[in-house]
Amino acid sequence: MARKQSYSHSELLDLTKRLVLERGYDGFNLKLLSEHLPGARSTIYQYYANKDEIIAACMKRSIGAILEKASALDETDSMRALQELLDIYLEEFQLHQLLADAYKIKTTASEAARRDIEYVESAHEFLKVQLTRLFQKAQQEKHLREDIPLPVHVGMFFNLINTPNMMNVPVPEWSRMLFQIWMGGAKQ
Amino acid sequence: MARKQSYSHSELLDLTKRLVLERGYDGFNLKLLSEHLPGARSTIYQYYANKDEIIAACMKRSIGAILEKASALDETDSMRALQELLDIYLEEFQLHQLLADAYKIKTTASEAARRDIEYVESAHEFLKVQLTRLFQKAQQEKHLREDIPLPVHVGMFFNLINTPNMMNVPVPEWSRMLFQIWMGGAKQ
Amino acid sequence: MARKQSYSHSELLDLTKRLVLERGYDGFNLKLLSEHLPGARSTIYQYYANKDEIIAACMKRSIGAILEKASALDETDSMRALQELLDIYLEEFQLHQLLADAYKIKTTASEAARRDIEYVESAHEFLKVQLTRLFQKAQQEKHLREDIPLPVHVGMFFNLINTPNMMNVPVPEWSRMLFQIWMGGAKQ
Amino acid sequence: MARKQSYSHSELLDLTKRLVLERGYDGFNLKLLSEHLPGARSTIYQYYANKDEIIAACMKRSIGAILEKASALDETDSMRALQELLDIYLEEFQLHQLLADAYKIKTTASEAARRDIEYVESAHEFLKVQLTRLFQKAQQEKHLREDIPLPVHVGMFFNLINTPNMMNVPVPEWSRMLFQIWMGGAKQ
DNA sequence: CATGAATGAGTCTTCATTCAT
DNA sequence: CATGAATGAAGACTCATTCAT
Repeated sequence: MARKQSYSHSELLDLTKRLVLERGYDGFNLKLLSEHLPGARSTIYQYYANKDEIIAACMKRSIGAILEKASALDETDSMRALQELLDIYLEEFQLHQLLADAYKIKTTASEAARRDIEYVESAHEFLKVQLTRLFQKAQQEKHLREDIPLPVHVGMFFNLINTPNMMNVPVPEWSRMLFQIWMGGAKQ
Repeated sequence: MARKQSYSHSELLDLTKRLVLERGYDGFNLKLLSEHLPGARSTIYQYYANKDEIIAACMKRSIGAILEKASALDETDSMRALQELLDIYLEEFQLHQLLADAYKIKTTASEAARRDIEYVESAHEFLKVQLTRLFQKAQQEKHLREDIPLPVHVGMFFNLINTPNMMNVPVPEWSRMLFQIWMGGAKQ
Repeated sequence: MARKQSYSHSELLDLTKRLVLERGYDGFNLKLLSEHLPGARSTIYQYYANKDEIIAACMKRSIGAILEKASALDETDSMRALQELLDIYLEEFQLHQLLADAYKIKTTASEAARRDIEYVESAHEFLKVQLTRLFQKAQQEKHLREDIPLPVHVGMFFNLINTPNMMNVPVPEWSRMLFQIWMGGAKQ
Repeated sequence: MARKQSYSHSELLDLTKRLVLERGYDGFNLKLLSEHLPGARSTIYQYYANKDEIIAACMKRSIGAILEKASALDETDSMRALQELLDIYLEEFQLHQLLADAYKIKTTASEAARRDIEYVESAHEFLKVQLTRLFQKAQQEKHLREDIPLPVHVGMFFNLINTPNMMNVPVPEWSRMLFQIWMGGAKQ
């Protein structure tokens, strides 16, 4: 008796991600969303209770994808693991930008949004812990300069993903290039 | 002969900068602004004709401060100049974030905003040109790896300013630290 | 499947016409409009995107009604046609007053308003051409004084509709009376 | 000790008249007025207590000028007097348009505005009475068709001043032309 | 008196969300 | 479930008018 849904949750979230990246949290609105989807604006409320839940779900899904790959990482060889981690991060380099507006999400009104944002934060935490663990290992194995505090190493590494890829180098190569300069330095 | 102004343009722009950094272009609004200022919301319109003019003026002032310092730079020693440039950028490291929303400013309605944004863009251009000039010089003088394209060097250097300073190292020391790692690499 | 509209577009435009005639373009506002309508002010935006579109649509509808009648006119007998045209104009004698503020409509912001006003202008043009055509014919057939330039005849005829009908003579009789005086003169 | 006024009441009212004719009651505002005058906007309040008083004074002065001329009219020859009255009205043909917004003036708040508008109304009344008197005389002297009610004659005559002078015929000639057609009719 | 500053009331418009069919 | 209609809260902006120097 129930009509078939004309689009899936996943399609809705894909679209949301694209639009939030294009317009930011405030620029994204349900009218815009519905214009890119079949059906009426109000139909969206059949999928999510409000705007914040949509964006929260979108963020959760995005960081979830990374978390999954990062969890599966073989950490035996610390330097190799770091290089692979950079691959993973660069593959979804927009994540940083997407999550930038997470603080705007009003979690008070919506339980689901609150849960999703909590997940996002714990995923963030996991990644940070993993990164720290790898760096500690790398430093113990004397791969890294010891005169630099570990958090600085971590921050600098993590910040690599924001380097503008103005020449559109393909991701795998780009990843290797960044890693190399980061390790070996820019000097001749 | 007339009443004393209850706050200066400069105070208004300082506050604007803080709030735009906190909330972004869309999150920033005149109600918010007026709540942090003495007097009524409409009074703000005595200072600037509309929201876009306020933000544009704020951006102009911020990049203007940097431009002034960067223009005065002694470029004889390219590497030393780069280090000093990094000092300058880090001193106003939020600039990048502040200008991120420049594209949202509606310049069609407001002549003043248009002029300010034009200034911002030309300043941007100046800094880019200066940076490229210094890098070319540095590369000619064999200070930089030649297997890496110049734009990548530039992007990477520029991206240094976004490195999170989680330990709150004082700016001059922080600048030296970043520069060192960038040049020499993270490896032992 | 959805809620029933609480008033029709036509009702909205009728009311708009009345209020614009009473108050003029500037005196007319959406608060006023909504106070004469059931429901909230913002509901009006479901019908038209902004104030200018409402007034433009109202003008279009009004002149459209006249245009339709005028187009159907049998122009064989020029003097009879002029008398009938006067009937038509007098039937909607407020039109002139309604359109007086057409130039205030901001067409830059709204495509729909622009289109409507364009229609109004072309209708205006049609009526002017028709009137001129009839007058040329009438003059050739020696019905009109030849010492008076045609545009003066036209202007004078057209201005008849503004004659205040202080005694509230019914329109058909009023039309005949004006036509008679216009043709034969006021003198004994 | 008092500074000299930098403009006279008369200059202010001249300007007001021009601007009200250009923009209408609502389009006219004190910012606009002050931009065409030396000195600050608030200085205008030294001359008149509020916007409505300015416009009311402007209207009073305009109709006063006509009233003066009309009062001095020699009414011995009724038809000649009517022709001269038309001269007078056409000389200030904008008056009608200027007074069109008289109903918008808020007289409740301002005693001066109330008095001025009262004057305007009594002047209006005087002109109507004078016109009626002249028409009665003309009809008794058999100059006018008797099958037409007097108010219709009056209304029609008065409405002559609104005839658009598209060819910009000089006023005296224009007046004679209108009077002639009105009297003798448009027909050959 | 003249003035620049301040203000509050008022209007337009957008948008997330709810409602009734 | 789907939907078009309705709505209220919020924010931008204008302008007549008052205030303080």
